[in-house]
Order: sequence, then structure tokens, then C-alpha cells
Amino acid sequence: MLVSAAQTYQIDDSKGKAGRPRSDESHRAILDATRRLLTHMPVHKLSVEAIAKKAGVGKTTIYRWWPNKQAVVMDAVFSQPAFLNILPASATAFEGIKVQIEKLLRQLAGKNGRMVAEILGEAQGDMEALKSFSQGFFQERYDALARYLSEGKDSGEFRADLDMESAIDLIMGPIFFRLITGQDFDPAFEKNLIDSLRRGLSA
Amino acid sequence: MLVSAAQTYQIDDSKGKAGRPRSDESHRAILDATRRLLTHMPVHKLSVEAIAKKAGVGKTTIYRWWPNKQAVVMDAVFSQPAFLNILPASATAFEGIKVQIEKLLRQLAGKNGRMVAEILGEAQGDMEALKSFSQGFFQERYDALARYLSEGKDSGEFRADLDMESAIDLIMGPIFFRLITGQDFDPAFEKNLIDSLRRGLSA
Amino acid sequence: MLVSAAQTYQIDDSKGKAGRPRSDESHRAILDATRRLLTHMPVHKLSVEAIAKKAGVGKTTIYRWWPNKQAVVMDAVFSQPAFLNILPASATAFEGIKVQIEKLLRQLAGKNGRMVAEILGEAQGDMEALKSFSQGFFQERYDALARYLSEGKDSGEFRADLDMESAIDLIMGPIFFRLITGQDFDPAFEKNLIDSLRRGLSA
Amino acid sequence: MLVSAAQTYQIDDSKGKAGRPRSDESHRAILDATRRLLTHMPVHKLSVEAIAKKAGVGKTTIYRWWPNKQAVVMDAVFSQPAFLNILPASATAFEGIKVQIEKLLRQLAGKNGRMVAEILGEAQGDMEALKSFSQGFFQERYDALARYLSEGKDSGEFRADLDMESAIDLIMGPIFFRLITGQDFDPAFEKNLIDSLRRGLSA
DNA sequence: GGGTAACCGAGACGGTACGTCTAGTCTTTAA
DNA sequence: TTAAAGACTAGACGTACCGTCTCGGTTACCC
Repeated sequence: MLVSAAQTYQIDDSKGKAGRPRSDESHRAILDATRRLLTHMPVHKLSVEAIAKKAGVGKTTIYRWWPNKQAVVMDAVFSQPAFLNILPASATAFEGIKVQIEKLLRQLAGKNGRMVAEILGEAQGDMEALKSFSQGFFQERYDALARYLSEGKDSGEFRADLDMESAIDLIMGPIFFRLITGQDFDPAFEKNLIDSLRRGLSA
Repeated sequence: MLVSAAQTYQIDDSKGKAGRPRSDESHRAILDATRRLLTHMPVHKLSVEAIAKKAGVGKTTIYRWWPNKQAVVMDAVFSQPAFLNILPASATAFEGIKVQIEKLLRQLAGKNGRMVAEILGEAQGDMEALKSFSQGFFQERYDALARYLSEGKDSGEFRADLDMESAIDLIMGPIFFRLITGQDFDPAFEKNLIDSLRRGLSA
Repeated sequence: MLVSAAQTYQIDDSKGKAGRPRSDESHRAILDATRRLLTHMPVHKLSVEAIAKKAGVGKTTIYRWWPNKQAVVMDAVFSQPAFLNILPASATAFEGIKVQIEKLLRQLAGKNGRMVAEILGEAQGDMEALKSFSQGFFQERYDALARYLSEGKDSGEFRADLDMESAIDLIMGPIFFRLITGQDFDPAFEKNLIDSLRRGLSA
Repeated sequence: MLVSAAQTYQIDDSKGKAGRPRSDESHRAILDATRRLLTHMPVHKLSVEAIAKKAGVGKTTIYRWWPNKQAVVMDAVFSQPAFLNILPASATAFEGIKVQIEKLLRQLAGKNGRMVAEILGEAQGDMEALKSFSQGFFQERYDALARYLSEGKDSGEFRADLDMESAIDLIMGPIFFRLITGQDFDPAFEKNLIDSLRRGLSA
């Protein structure tokens, strides 16, 4: 099974270690509370204290498992089932890319999209956080696209001189540009993006 | 005279009003101090108090002329000469777009790019700030691109069925995607972007 | 006029300085809240946060004027009118000492005595605090006693070989011993102390 | 054998109970670590966690045998051999009191005195702790003095109208007054105290 | 000699308070 | 009227302990 790499901070009781084991319940409560609070307020208005209170948990417990607010929020948002990225096999490489785009647009619509934008925003100015965000969210989507592009090039479906990295920028760029400039994804945008990519990638 | 619209909070002493006149020197000192401090630290670590101290200015003076930290920072960064967007006339519409892209990439390289990314990042989660950012930075670049696109469509240089808004997303998207994901702009990226656009826009 | 040296942190607006002047109201509110809270709980259960909340004041304001909880509490307790130490002139030196003892016993009876004991207790293990306590509370009582003892020696009312410092220990010692061991001051104790001193000091 | 009543929390393995027996070694390690740490820091800076770590012991083990930090510290300090209070028989009642005073002054000089002062200080504001301190430290010294005073009254060595309780306050008071006000015991103080008591007690 | 019960170390838990920091506002004197 | 200075309320930060709890494991006694 392909599980989201976003679940960065997982519980691991495999080792028979001494000491009281980590409370699975607290862990869930923290993530739940974070998600719940984020529906009412933007990330920068969310405080660790508020999470602790809402989750019925000591602040220490949060700081024991996550280094800062960012990490908790990323974990809370990205570990949602809606952000799982399991994709069906597709007939053609371009079909795969198209499905990936459609899925991403659905994931980034509405509240969840705002949350992602805010997390990405807060990560600017902190390279560590930015790397962490990339690993938690972009990596698997990037990999999936890369796989399709590579397949398409090999099969002759796509242009032979295609630069993979730039192609990914061309796919993801417009989506995130609209996200961070606060414009929503209307059907016209989706259609135009896909049409444009079809023209740009095809052999 | 064509002055950058980024200078949102301009001095206007045209009226002969009573009372002590606004100190032009303080105004400059504030923006200078802000710029100076931003070379050492990210936006979110910059405090208004630090600006005031460095500028030798009361905090009140800052809040009298700018509504909040965001506004000061935007003003300080966008009013730099490097961010002026005066472009030469160009032979073809595509040439105009190409020059605009090249200029933008130069503006967003290095420290200035980081600052823009951080400002844009901080504006997520605050629709007011986001709108303000758009007006201060995107608007004139957006307008310029729209002008070229329109010209190109009219002259038959570009496809007749071109959707202007989507076209702009395709141009700006990849650039800002690389910016906010922390990747820098290598020559390959620039070349690939322009080539891809040439293919996508041409009739 | 003889004013208690306990009011260590006084407001002084004599200089015409720039900037918003210190808020007399906040100052009073902090001290009031502290006193009020101390009637319900011992010093070590009192938190600066609670004082700030009760006084309707920012925590910063407290920390701006007092270095820590100790200092606030000392100021609050010792600046009470009941702790003023104005004593009438007395016919004989011994009479002066007797009145001083009676006054001190009245000041240290009940809740106020407990507060003083707790403050003194908390100051153990922090030489700075201990010195501060001595200056705030002991000094003037010590001085008063020293004055009477000196007068009595000079006039021949007291023994010529009297050691002043030891004499003060003999006077204050029993009182504070009962205070810190949690015994209250019954009339028998008062009478016995004074009788004993009369015997011990007289020529 | 006369053992200090200070050893409040003694090991008692007399009953043949089931289960793992209490670890004598841990017990010693805890008290040792506490004493060792107290030479470097005041009582209120000492944490149970630090004791546990230094002693190589679980926090649980400490809390199983002592109800709180206070109790551990009292046990650690008062169970030291130096605090044993075995006194030789004395020719006269006053001689007995004199020896008791001398011993006490020696016990309370230096670091040990500071520790006692801090323990007594922390006990202010907690009547339970204060009672516990009295039983652990004062009781036997109080009893010894009471015995001598009673003997002296019976034998006519002391005044017949002597109030025992007040007399003890007069003896202990000056000593603890100097202790808690941070003054040390110089020879002059000792001589003056004893001389004064001689005058005050004698028939 | 197997069962059981109290002990042990480790360390996570819910809490509370600390003292610091910043935002944005308010109030004074000086220019 | 504006400026500089700086005090103000509000509230989050991340750290340190408290005393409790829950593990896996270790000894003794008791049957």
C-alpha cells in the first residue's frame, strides 16, 4: 500500500522500551484539535496553547513530539485521508498526469487549499520548514509526475527533448500560483491548463 | 512619470497645512532600516520595534503612516529601484513577454526574491494583505503581460482562442512555483520556460 | 516625616521626561491585587499571572517595575499603612523599646504576620532577596532600637557594658522565633519578654 | 540507642512481607544525591528530577517513600550524623543549657545552617510542613532544654517564677534570628547570649 | 519451584507558572 | 500637527518542574 509520506511523526512501539508508552489517544486528540481549530482560523492565529487546551493535553506533550507549531499543523493537515495520493493505473502517460492534476485541484479546493497555502506561506523564511513541507507534500506528487513523464518519453508519447524538471514546474506552477494569489480553480482554468499541457508535452 | 504602484504610501505635502510637517527624513529612515534589517533576517523575525530603533524613530511614527508591519515591509521592498518595471518597446508581442520574464527572473533572484516570497507567504491567511500584495506587486506585471497578449492576439501572432487569464497563469506560475519552493532560477529553467511558452502561445 | 523605607519602588515624576508617564493607577492596582490575593493564599501559591489578571494589567507592566514576584509582594505588604513605624517620643529608653516591641507584635499578629514570615522564608536561599527584605523591613526597626539602646546607655539607664548588636538579637529573636515556628503571640509571651529584657538591660 | 527523630522515613523490614523488598541502596543514593546537590544550590532550585537523575533512580521510587520534595530534603539534611543531638551529662542545669547552645551553634554554622534556614523558610506558608519541621528538628532540642530548665527550677539554680516556654524562646530566638537574617555566629554573639541567659535565668 | 506481590528504572502524562517577546495603542513633552 | 519616547494591555512563546501514571523487568516470600 502506498501511504502518504506526510505522516512524518508516527507512533512506533515496536521496540520493547522501558517507560510509559506514548499515548496514542493524546496523539490523535492533538491532531484532531489542530484540524478542528484550523477550520475557524488561519494558521498564524492558531496557538499551541489553544491546541493543547482543546485537545485536553499538556503543552509539554505537544512539544515532546513536534518541534514547533508548523510541524503539528503539517502533520495534522497532510495526514488527512483526503490528502492520500493513491492513483489508479492509467492507459496513457498523459492520462495519468491529467488524473493527478484533477486530484490535486480537488485536494486544494476550499478550506484545505487555504490551509496548504498558509502552511507553505509560513514556511517561507525558514529553509528547514520549507524542506520539511516539500518532503511532506510535494515529494510524492513530484515523484508520480516524474514517473508518468518518464514513461511518456520512453514510449514516444511525449517529446524526446522534454526536460523533466521544467515540465513539472509547468504543471504544478499554475496551480500553486492561483492558490497563493487567492484565486480559486474554476473549470475554465482546469481545461486550459490541461489543453496547454497536452500541446506542450506531446511529441 | 511612471512610478511603481508599489509605493503605496506616498508623501504628499502639497497642501500648506498647519502643524509640524511630516518628516521626510524619518520616512526614508524607516524604509532604509527595514531594508537593511531584512538582509539579515526573514520577515517574520523582523519586529516593528527593531525598525523603530534602527531608524531612530518612534514606533508611533511608523504606525501613523503604515497600518501594520506588512505594509512597511512591502513598501520598503517594492519601492526599491530594482523593482521598477519600466520596459522598452518591443518588436513583437512575444519579445515583450520574453523581456518581461527575463526582468522578473532577475528581480526575483537572490535576497530580493526571498523577501518577496516571505512577504507573499505572510500574506496567506490574511485576504486583505493578499490583495494589497497583488496590487503592489502583481498588478503592473499582470497588466503588462495582458497588454502584450492582447496585442499578439489582435495581430495574429498568438492563437486566436487564447484565454488571457490562463495564459498569465502559465507564464507566472512556474516562476513563482520555483520561488516558493526554494529552488533558484537556473538558465535551463529560463530557456525551457520561454521555449514552452513560444510553443503554447504561437498561432 | 518618617516614611517607611519599605516603599522601595516609588513613582518619581519630578523630571519632565518624554514618553508616556508611568501609570499610577496600574501601580496601585498591582499592589492592591497582590494584597487581596495574599489573604486567600500563601506567597508561594501566588503567581504573577494571577496578580496581572486580578489587577487588569499586562504581565509586562509588573516585570517592568519589579524584578520578580518577591519584590512585588514585599512592596505590597510593607507599604501598608499598618507597617508604618512612627513612634511617639518616650520618657525613658526602656519605655521606647517596650512600645516598639508592642507595636511590632501587633503588626505581626494574624494574617500580616504570616505574610511576613512567608516572605522572609522565601528569601532564604537568595541572599539578594534577604538583603532586600532586611532593608525593607528590619532596617528602620533596627535603627529605632539602636537609638533607644544608645540613649539608655548614655543616660545610665542601661548597663554600660551592653553590646548593642547582641541586645537587638535578644529583643527581635524571640519574636521572630515564635513567628517562624508558627506560634502566636499570647499576652504571657509579651509580658515575659519585656520583663526579661528589663532585667537584662538595666544597669 | 538514641537516634535522631529526624529520620522520619525509616526502613522497616521487620515484617516478612511478600514482594521485592525495598532497596536500601536506592534509599541511600537518594539521600546522598540530595545532600550532594544541596551543597551546590539552594533548596528551591533543587528538583526531584535532578535528585532522581543524580541518584540513578526513578522518580517513582522517591515519591513512593517520601510525600514530596520537602520531606526528602528534611530527611537528607537532618539524618546527617552532625545533626545528632547526644549530649553529655552536665554538672549544673545551666551548664547543660550552655553546652546545648554551643552544639546548636556549631551545627548551624556554614552550609548546614543555610540548608536548615532554607528548609524552615520553605515550610512557611504550609502548616503541615512547618509541623513536620518542628518534629524533625526542634522537638528534641526543645525537650532537652525543657529538661534542664525543669531541673534547674527544682534544684533552686534558676528563678522559681521562670516560665519555661518563654525561656526557650529567649534561648532559641536569638540564634534563629541571626540564622534567618543571614548573619553568622561570631564568638561575641555566643558569649553575650550565654551571659545574658545566665543573668536572666539565675535565681 | 511456580505464583504472586511489591519493588525498581524509565519516561510519558496533564498541569501550572515562569520570564521574554511582540503587536498595536496611548499619553506625555518638544519642536 | 507631527515627532520621539516610552509605558500600556494582551497574549503566545518554549522551558522547567510538579506529582501521577504506566510500562517491562526484578527480586523476594509463600505455597
